[in-house]
Amino acid sequence: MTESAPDPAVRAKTRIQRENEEKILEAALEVFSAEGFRGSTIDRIAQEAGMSKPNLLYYFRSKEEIYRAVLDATLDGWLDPLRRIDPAGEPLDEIRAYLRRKLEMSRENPRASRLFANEVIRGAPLIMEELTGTLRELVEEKAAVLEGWIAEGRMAPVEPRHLLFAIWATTQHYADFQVQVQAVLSADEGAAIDGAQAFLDTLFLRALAPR
Amino acid sequence: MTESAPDPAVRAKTRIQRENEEKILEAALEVFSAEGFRGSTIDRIAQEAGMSKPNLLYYFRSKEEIYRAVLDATLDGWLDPLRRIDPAGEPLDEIRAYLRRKLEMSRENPRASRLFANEVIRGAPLIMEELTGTLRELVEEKAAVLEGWIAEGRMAPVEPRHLLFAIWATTQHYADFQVQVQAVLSADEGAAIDGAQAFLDTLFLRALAPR
DNA sequence: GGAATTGTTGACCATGCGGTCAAACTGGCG
DNA sequence: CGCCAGTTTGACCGCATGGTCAACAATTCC
Repeated sequence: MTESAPDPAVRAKTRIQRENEEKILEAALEVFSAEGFRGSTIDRIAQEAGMSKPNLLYYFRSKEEIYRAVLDATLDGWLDPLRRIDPAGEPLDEIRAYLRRKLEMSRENPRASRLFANEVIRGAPLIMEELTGTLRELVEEKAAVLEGWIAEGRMAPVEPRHLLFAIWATTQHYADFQVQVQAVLSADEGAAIDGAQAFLDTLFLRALAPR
Repeated sequence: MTESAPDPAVRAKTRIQRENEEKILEAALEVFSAEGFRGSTIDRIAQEAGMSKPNLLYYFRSKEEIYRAVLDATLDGWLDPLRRIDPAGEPLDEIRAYLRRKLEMSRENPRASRLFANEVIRGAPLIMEELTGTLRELVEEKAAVLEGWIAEGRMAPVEPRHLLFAIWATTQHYADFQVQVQAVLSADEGAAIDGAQAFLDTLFLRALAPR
């Protein structure tokens, strides 16, 4: 009650709070990305985080609250590569760089990719707002940039939204369908993504180069 | 016991058996594709199939048996478009036709695509054998065909396995990530796939045309 | 019709799971 | 130390879920 300075409803987080919340989010990403929301259990996440179930529920009030937290914590990072497409850059260089960033995400954080894949396949019950809001607006913004480049004759004329879909699909494929890729090639994930980078550069840059 | 002709352990299926098994597989595809294995319940599938849970379990002995059955029933159809790539055909025509067939599958049977996506994201616990067996061999066979075409200078030199990944990823994207596609465009699925067809034709055919 | 086979289901069981709670323990600070 | 907010957990509750079973209903075949 007797808070001196700021918002009395929000107390500063203790060291233990910060540490445990981080442990929980890490564990939740591991479990939710592999099992999906309904397939995951609080017990499993607690075990992964090295604490008891009631203790985990001391930090997050419900399974859905954990899920939302880990989705939110991951969403920004997912959108970032797209945000960084620079209207002032050289079109094909920007697209190549975007491919790199997305592939790098598939290599470094495949769990984040699978987390979203799971959520979206289910019909995106919890992130529909972000899809029709933030994502849609960002896509429109970048689509306009691409259309500008096309109008200037600096890249081949294609529907920019479908181009973005194709980039998402091809890059995230190496995270979401990792076991399939590895079953077909017999390479580890790193090697597969190296091959992917060479291939996708060729595919997109040849197709998008102005005539 | 007293079977006259063939395998005494396998009796011919009755009309009711055939009808009900079909109803169950249809319902199971609906539910498993939307919820994944762990997220689905037998009760839900039984309800969708219009019968009681014990009745459903009279035809399939466990949840996993239903799941395997629906996976098997869908797998062949999933592989078929790839099988139909004709070594005697014109390379770019064959690839265009393959794209068409895969996109058509995303339009006509998105549930099958999502069923596999769910399974593979989870690490393909039940179809790993098919991935490293049937699929891998089929990919090797078709990769050899593509490499032959490349050696003959009839299409651009690219790693054929990654080309197949890219085709799978881009076409199945419209089924697996349907809600995202619809959130970003504001078109219905049919219209989105029409746009996809035009775009993917351009993307792959421009990239793969021999210089 | 009637027997045998096939099909159907309400009731039930055991387990798993999300979530609660009271009681105990701990860390930081005067 | 001694206090107290903050932290931890064993035990528990209620409900959902996979699966069983015995009894009942419908078909099939003579």
